[in-house]
Amino acid sequence: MKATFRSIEGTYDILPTSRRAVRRSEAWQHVEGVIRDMMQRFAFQEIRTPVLEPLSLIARGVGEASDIVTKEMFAFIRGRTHYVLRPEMTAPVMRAYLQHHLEQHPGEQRLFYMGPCFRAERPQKGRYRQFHQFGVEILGAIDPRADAEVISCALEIYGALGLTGTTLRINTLGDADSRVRYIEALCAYFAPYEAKLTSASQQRLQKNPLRILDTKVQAERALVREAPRLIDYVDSESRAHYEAVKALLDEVNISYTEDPHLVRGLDYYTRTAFEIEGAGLGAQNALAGGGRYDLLSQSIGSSRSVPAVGFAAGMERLLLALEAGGQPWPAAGVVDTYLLGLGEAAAPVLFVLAHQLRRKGLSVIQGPRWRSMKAQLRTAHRLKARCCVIVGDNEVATGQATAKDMAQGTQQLVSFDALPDYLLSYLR
RNA sequence: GUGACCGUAGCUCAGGUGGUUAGAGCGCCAGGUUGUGGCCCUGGAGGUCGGGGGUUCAAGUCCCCUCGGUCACCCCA
Repeated sequence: MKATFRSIEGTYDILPTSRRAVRRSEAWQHVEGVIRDMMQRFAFQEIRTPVLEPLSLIARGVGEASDIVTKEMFAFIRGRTHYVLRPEMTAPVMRAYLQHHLEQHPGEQRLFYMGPCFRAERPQKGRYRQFHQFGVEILGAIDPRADAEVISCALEIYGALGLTGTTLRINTLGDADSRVRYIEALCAYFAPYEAKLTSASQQRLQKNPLRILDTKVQAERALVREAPRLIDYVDSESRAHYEAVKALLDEVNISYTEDPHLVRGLDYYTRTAFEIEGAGLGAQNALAGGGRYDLLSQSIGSSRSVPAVGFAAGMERLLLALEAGGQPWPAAGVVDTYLLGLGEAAAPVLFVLAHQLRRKGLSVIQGPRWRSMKAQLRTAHRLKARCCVIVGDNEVATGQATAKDMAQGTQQLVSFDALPDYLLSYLR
């Protein structure tokens, strides 16, 4: 039989049975559990925002003209409203912060999120049209401690999952003026070489000069190495902030490499910028990225300045990296108890038993009564059931079920009434 | 948006230069004597070879188009 519909390009189903971790629900649950646990240790509380946001929220943050708005987002109009499927979470979190006046709450706001985001890009390894991000935002914090804490949180999550081979790169972007001055210097530096650049880089020189820094063309990389360094254009307060962040990272032995060419394309980013890369990910090897965005609140129209720092991380890339690292996944059984029926008389008995056992907190499933005992036991074995309860005509007649221990292979007659307590004590 | 490679059973894949009823392993189902799983043995179901068109006496195999997948470029919030 041929399937008629498929999931949309760049989207995929997460199933209980998939061989690949990225597409297996059990793997997701495990990773999500570790993330939530770590968020709690850092006292980050969960925020859930709608998948739909006003287009202008995203567009204003990003700048109207860029490819991001025109090509990379799922946007549509309905009635008079322009909608967008959120492409990331930082702007929505800031929107919620401003909308609900969270600055009125005591101290900084420490929020984490986990959920689907959408970008209309061509899919490739580690890049999907519906993908999932988790991350944290500390809003209302100017302290370099917050920057370091955010970095630490991301790394602790990866560590707790047993992921190895991650590398941390950091840089400082300075304030808005620093970047304006730097971009001028960069353009001045590249201008004499313009004819030699690839057409892509020539366009970047016009539209987004900072992006020349991460060109993949070998000849251009040599030019980039000699290019002016952002750090030399950064204001003194930002430098002091940067030094403070590094000092804190040193205190807890977080190793990093300083990358003077690590930049952000959007204007609302300030000061600290960092990226964590993973192994075995292909071209899209950034596991997480983050930093400070002290100017975001104003760039989305608020009169209020909200200093903030955070990171965003890709779930799919994390799963991919864990898979590439050969991490074994904890394999859980599907059920505690498999109720095996033989013949119609067993039907009401099993239904009642299942009800009682579930009330006691056990995980229970009933086998199909019309199939052979052998087939049902085989199924029970595959589900990793720890015991089977067998009820056929004999058991119905005597009021006693056969309880079978699947690991030992032993079995015992137990009256229906006593069965819930018997199994409960047996399985504990 | 651009490019490369790929598309044969549920899954992973075989099917030299086109030639008769399309294969394997795993998985699934059923048996191997009465109501007992794992190992082993036997059998079975399951495919319009992604779809459409063309070349040919003959196409899974060649050509074109199309739709998917994968990876890379572009972009990267």
